[in-house]
Amino acid sequence: MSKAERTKQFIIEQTAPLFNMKGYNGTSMSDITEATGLTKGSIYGNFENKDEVALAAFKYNVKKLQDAFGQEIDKQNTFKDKLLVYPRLYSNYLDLRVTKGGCPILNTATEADDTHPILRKNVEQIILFWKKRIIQFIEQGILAGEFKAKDINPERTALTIIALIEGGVMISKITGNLEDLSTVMLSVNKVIEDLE
Amino acid sequence: MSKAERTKQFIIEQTAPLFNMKGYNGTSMSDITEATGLTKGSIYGNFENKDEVALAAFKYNVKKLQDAFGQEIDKQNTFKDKLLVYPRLYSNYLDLRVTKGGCPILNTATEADDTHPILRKNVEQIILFWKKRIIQFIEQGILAGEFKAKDINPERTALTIIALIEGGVMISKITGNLEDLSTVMLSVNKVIEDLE
DNA sequence: CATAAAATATACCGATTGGTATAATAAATT
DNA sequence: AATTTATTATACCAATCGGTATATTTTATG
Repeated sequence: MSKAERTKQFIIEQTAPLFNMKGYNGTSMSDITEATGLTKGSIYGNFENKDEVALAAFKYNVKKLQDAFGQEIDKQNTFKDKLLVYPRLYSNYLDLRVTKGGCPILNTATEADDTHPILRKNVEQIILFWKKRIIQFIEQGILAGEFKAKDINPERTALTIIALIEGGVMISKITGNLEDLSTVMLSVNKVIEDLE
Repeated sequence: MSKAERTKQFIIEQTAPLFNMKGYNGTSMSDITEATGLTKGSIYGNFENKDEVALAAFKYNVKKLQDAFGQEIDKQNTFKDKLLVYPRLYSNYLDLRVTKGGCPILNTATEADDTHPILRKNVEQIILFWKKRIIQFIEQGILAGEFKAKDINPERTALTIIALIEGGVMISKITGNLEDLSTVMLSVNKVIEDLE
C-alpha cells in the first residue's frame, strides 16, 4: 500500500464516524482536517471533493456492518440461524458501537433521500442488496425444509425485518434507551420463528 | 390574530416542508427568505434565531400528522379499529404528502440525535407520547375484552408498531417504491390482529 | 547521493453562513 | 389626523463554507 493509499484509508477511517454522527451537511471540511490532523491540501490531494470523502466514508461504514454480520452468518448451519443473526447482533448493536452514531444506512437514507442523488442511489443499492439476501435465506430455508412453503411471503418478510431493525435503531437512539432496540429485536425473532 | 402572528404562522407553513426535506443543517436562512418572499429583518422580527424557526416547523409538521391520525382514530368505536388506523393511513402516507419530505419524526430524529439537543428532546417526547398512546389503546382493549389478556406485552407491541412504521417509511422513501410501505403496513396489521 | 515524482502544507479565493443595527414602512391608538 | 408602536426592509458584520494554486516537504527511483 503506497503512502497515498494509506493516507486515503486513514482519512476515511477518521471521518467515517464523523459523517455517521453529523451527517453530510453537518460535516465540514474543517471537521475533516481537524479529525485527521491533515491540511486541506492533503485531503484534496487524495479526494476530488467532499462528496467523494462522504461516499467513501459511507461505504466504509457499511462494509464494517456487513463484515460483522457476514462473518457471524457464515458460522451458522441453518438458514433460520442465519436469519436469527440479525436480531441477535442488533440487540446490542448500539452498545457495541460498531459504527459510532448509529446505523449508517438509516442516517444516510433519511438525509439523502430528497437532497443528495449520489448518496441516495448508494443507500438504495445497499437496502436492495440486503433485502435480496434475506429473501434468499428464506427461499433456501423453504427448499431445505426448514420453513413451511405455504403462507410465506419472502419479500414482505424481508421488508418487515429491515423496517423493524431500522425503526428500532431510530427509537433507541432518540430515547437513549438501548433496551428499546433489543425489545424490538424480540419481534424480529418472532417474525423468523413464525416462518416454521 | 395580529399581523405578526399571521406572518409568524405564514413563515412556519412555508418553511415546514423545507426543514422536513432538507433537514436543519440543509435549510439556510436564505432558503427561508426565498420560500417566504420575506427579508431577514422580517424573519428575525418574528423568531429569535434559526433554531426557533426549525422547532416551530417541526412542531407544525408533527401537529399536522397528529391531527390527521387523531381525527380518524376518534371516528373508530373499538380499540382494535383505533389501532388499525395507523397501518391504514400510513399505507398511502407518502402518496398523500401530508408532510412533504416524509415523516418529520424520522427525519428529525436521525439528524438531531447526535447533534441538536433541543430538537432531539422534542422528538423524543413525541415518540414517548406516541408509544404511550398505543399502549393505552392496547390496555383499554384488554379491559374491554377485545384483546386477550395473556401473552400480550403492550410496550413491546407499541415499539414494534412504531418501528415498523418508521422503518417502512425510510425504505419506501429511499427506494421510491410506495408499495414497500404498504407491504410493511400489512405486518403492522398482523401485529394488531394477533392481539385478539 | 542526486533527481524526479508524489504527497502535503500554506495561503488564498469568492460565496454563503447565521445574525444584527438601523432605517423605512405599516398598523394601532389617542 | 397625529403620534406612538409594531412590523418589515436595507445594508452590513465577522466567520465559515467548499475549493484551488502554488510552495514545500517527503518519498521513491536512477
